[in-house]
Amino acid sequence: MARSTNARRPATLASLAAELGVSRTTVSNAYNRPDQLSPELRKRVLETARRLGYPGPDPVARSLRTRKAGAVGLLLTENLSYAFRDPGAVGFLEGLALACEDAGHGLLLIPASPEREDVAAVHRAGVDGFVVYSVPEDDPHLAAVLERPLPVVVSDQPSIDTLDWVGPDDVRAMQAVAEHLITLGHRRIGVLCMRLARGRNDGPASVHRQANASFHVQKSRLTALAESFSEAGVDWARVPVVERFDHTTASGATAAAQLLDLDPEITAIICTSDILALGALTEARERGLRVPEDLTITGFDGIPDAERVGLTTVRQPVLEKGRAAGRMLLESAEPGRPRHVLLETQLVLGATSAPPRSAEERWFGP
Amino acid sequence: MARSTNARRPATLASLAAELGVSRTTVSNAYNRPDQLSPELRKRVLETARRLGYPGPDPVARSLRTRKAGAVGLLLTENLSYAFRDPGAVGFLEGLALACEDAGHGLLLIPASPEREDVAAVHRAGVDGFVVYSVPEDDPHLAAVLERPLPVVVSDQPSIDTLDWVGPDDVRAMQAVAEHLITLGHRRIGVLCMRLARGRNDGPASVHRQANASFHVQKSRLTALAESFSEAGVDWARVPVVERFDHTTASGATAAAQLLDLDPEITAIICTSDILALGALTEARERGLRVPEDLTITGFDGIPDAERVGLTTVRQPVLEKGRAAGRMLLESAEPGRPRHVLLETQLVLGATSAPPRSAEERWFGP
DNA sequence: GTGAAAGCGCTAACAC
DNA sequence: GTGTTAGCGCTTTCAC
Repeated sequence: MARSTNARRPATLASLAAELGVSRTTVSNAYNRPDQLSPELRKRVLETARRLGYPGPDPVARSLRTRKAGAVGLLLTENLSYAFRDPGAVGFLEGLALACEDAGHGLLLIPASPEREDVAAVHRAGVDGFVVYSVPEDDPHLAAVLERPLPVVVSDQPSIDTLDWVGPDDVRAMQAVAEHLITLGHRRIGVLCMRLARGRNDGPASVHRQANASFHVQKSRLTALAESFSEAGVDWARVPVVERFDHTTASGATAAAQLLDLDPEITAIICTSDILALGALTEARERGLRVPEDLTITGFDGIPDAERVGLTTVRQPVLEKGRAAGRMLLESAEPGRPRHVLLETQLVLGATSAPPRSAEERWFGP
Repeated sequence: MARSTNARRPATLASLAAELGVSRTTVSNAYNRPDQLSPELRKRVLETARRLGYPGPDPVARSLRTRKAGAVGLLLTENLSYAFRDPGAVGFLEGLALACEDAGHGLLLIPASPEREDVAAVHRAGVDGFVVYSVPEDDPHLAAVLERPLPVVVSDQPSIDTLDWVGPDDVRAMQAVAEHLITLGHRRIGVLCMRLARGRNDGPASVHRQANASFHVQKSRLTALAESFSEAGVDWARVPVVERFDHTTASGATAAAQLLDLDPEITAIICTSDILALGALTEARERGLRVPEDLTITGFDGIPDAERVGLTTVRQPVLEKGRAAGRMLLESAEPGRPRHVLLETQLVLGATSAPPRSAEERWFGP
């Protein structure tokens, strides 16, 4: 480890006290309780500290004693690039960071990529609690977090009923999308969704796989669709659902291609995220399909790029979600009563959804 | 603070040892030096730990003992929104996070907004060192960081010769831009720059203000321009330089407007960042000025949006910069020999720079 | 392979 | 207003 020019011989609170001929308490008070000693004495303490190069009470020792770290740990089992590039994750991170900042707490990013099975970083984190964002239920890092005797707030996933949780009402939001499309007249649809389980599967997702998804958010959204469309008389088992492991517009595009190849008759593509929808939009354009005339495309999240292109989507308050997670963690709660905060979402009717054209229209023009 | 369901009565290493009838050393070894005890005993220890709900050695106590925190602190005196939204900052953050992850270290974001004068968070941070990114010389948080007996690596700013530093060669890079424009024939230019000092100044920056800038990066870039253009016979004192406090495309646009009002004769606008240049581009379009025919605009940084629109700019490897900063901090250095890592930059000739039109052309068309 | 002793540097009662 | 006393929970020589 590099050493700065300041790497001087460490003075401690005790050595300072000795030098001054006072007790350690007095020195401690000089830093932590200025009202507990005379201004002159305090001044003398601080001056001597400066002279000796004493940097103030050691944070780790203080933490040990006070049982407070002044930091919040963030567990986010994804590649870090994702955390910083995915608009949803960035918004969440920003909100969380703001909540931490308000409370004067630091935000510790725990190194936990999906590849890394090493859970030691979770054990080593000197924090007062954890925020867990969008992690699959069976993640080993999550298990390690739950072993620590610290408060935990989950956002989005997983949904564990003993833990505090904050997120949008995915089911209701997706129902709104379904109703919108059903009202427009769509019955022949296809779905693009994100990763359903930790293992990579780029392709169709069977009903079985959908039902056993370990990513709760995706599962909820799919379930909501399945129920709504079933009620409208659609046989969900025949609705093609294409899954992608990577959450990028590029994979949205290839997924849309796969879907359209699977069933060229579909009149609408419902995507469980805006990123995927943006990719689908690109693919539709590639194929000369006009949106929404020839094909309806919907997203989910309400990221800035989606609003820019007028995507029909569900807007969720990502920044508020992060902030709420931080606040919940930092506020005290009644033990044994896990809180469950449901965030408002909003169906945004954009320019990418319209009634389906009849079969004739689709083959012979309007 | 919220409590999870796991907030059980804390077991400690000592209580576990007592329960098992072994010494604390043995329990400690079970976790930290598996080879120091028999597999059976270790298994027994771990099982009892599980039964008692002992979460493993307390990270803070371990830190105190080992004098290692397993985390790197990041000081970034800006609003957090900036850290997560500015493309340069995001790239840096990502690179830094990757370096930390490689080393199994956490990354602690220190709460230190420009408004907050409270330096306690720096004192409270349980870290093994600090990375300081783009902070003005006179920042109180920086002073607090330097008081801690820990290694420090600075990126971009400030440039303090006793500290490790990593960044691009701003002077050379900006010289390249200047030479490019001079070669094209531009002599009547204007400049858009970012914040030069902690106090807000949205408007023209005098030569004096330029010379006393506390943001080293901006200062270097301006100095490079001043020198290059002076050598080309341009009187720098007459070159309008417009400063903006906020680093957004919106402020780039208003700055460009101000600049063009100040001197409608300029044939080129040099921006010290891509964000500003992107804003300038918008303003030029607003005014019906064609780029590059009527007006040349250049940026700095090489952010994705800039490349997308074909901006003439300087590309710097932001991710590498973050990664290098992290690695430098984590690697050991020879004490007393601060390292200075200069990153390669690249002049990107885009579609926004061309020879100036002659005065006649500008008034009467080609 | 296991244990005893000695702190790491600090804060919080409580007494003076 | 200041000092005394007790740890916070752990790791680490160094004996055995």
